[in-house]
Amino acid sequence: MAISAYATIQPSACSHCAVRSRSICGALDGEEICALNEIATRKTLHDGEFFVFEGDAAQAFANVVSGVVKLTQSLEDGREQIVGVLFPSDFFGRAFGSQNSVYPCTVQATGEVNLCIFPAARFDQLLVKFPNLERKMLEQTQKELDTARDWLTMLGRKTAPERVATFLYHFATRSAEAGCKAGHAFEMPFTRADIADFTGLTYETVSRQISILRKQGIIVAESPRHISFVDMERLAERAGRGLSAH
Amino acid sequence: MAISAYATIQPSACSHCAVRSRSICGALDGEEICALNEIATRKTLHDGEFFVFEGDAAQAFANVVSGVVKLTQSLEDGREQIVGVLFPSDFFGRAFGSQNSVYPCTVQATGEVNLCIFPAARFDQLLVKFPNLERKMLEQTQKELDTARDWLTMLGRKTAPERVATFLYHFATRSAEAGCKAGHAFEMPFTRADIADFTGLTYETVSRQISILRKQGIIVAESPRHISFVDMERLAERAGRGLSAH
DNA sequence: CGTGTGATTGACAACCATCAATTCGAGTGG
DNA sequence: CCACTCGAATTGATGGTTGTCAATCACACG
Repeated sequence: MAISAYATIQPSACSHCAVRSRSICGALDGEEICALNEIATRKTLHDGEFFVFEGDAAQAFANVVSGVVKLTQSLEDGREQIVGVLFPSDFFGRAFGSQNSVYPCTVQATGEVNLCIFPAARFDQLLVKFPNLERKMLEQTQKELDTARDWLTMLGRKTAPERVATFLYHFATRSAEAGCKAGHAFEMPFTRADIADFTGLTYETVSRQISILRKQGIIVAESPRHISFVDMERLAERAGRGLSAH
Repeated sequence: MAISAYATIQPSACSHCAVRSRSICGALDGEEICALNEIATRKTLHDGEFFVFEGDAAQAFANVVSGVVKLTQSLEDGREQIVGVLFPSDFFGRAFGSQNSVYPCTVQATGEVNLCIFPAARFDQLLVKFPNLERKMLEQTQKELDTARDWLTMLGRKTAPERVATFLYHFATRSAEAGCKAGHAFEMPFTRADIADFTGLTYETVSRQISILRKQGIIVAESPRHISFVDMERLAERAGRGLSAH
């Protein structure tokens, strides 16, 4: 079959990549994926490790292969906000003109993370060469924009209980989608402080709200980082309008 | 000259369009712009008029020619959040597969607005035909995403005084950029309630904060809707980290 | 001149942040 | 195996910022 033939010519990681079908690489066929594979390098990040900082020159483009990555912004006095979360198959980076642009946010691993990295300039060339790749990138960027806008509504208009429920619901949905785990029991890569930075609350408030959900039997927390979602419907109810699962 | 020649063949609005150079149409040359012009229709919206509602099928794509458009989301109980503001030359709509997708937000005119509308299906065809158009669209979408993320930080982590200062600073910057007016005196298309929906506050709080800025001599308000920015530097200071001007 | 909408200002209350004290859990070394 | 340590999480007490309710003002329009 075609794929294994290409794999012989170019014994690439791409052909057996776990996220191949869902990531932007899914837009490419065997021949094209080889071109992409040529410029790709892998990198592992450990928990809390930074990949780029806010204001850095945008020189790379990367796909998340495994793990969870957070995008954050900070104010001068140290206040911090999570402005994006990347699951396996999500990418980040700026297409075109990235030479003179900078990253608008800090990129940090939450737990162990595997990245597939492409140099920006060479990736741009491939975008021009493979229209499908560019199209897929546009689609993903639009989805991320939709997600960001749902978060705006959460931060601007939802109460603390609603925000925490929204976060948990969104996280459970995204994790399941990204194939992290089936069913309703999850290993959370996020600390209470992370959830606070996501929801615009303090970690004390997050902790209190999670305790309430536990007492109401909506979730069960074996340990702070292991949560079972017992009643997704009641959770969704408490979340009000959910975040569009992207 | 070339342009007038095309104008003769196709006496299009595009060639003398006020936003041509800054909008995504700027990516197209004379011949291409004719193809775009063929599928374009104009539409005027009056203050408060809706163009599409959250959940509508995404059947159109539009460029803002003049005026200001707000994108909003609502919760079931009526709470509302502005998740985007479009100035002249900005567009909205979903590329590719828009047949089966829906608008994630309501689109509403703030003051008199002129739109240039393209049917989604035919616009998609042009996107495929003209790579420059698609590229420009990707760039704009990325910029909007950056802006949305800056707003997330504002909503999640800034205080009421900072939020109002951030809004005013952002609005002054964007208006100047979009060629709405030079200098530091602006006609606001937004009511206090709009600013509240933008900043995640109540209109009373917005009103109080604007009064404070006035008493401090940072702005002068001839009337509620006419604001002169006296001291942009002190305004920026009060805003903390600004919104990335997109 | 009355009416209606938007803006301003005040009084009060609620929600969430802050400060502080334990508790829990994982990892380390005796 | 147990004691110790350190960071994360939980829970409590209190205060401040901002929301809520309400009265008044300003201005446009019929």
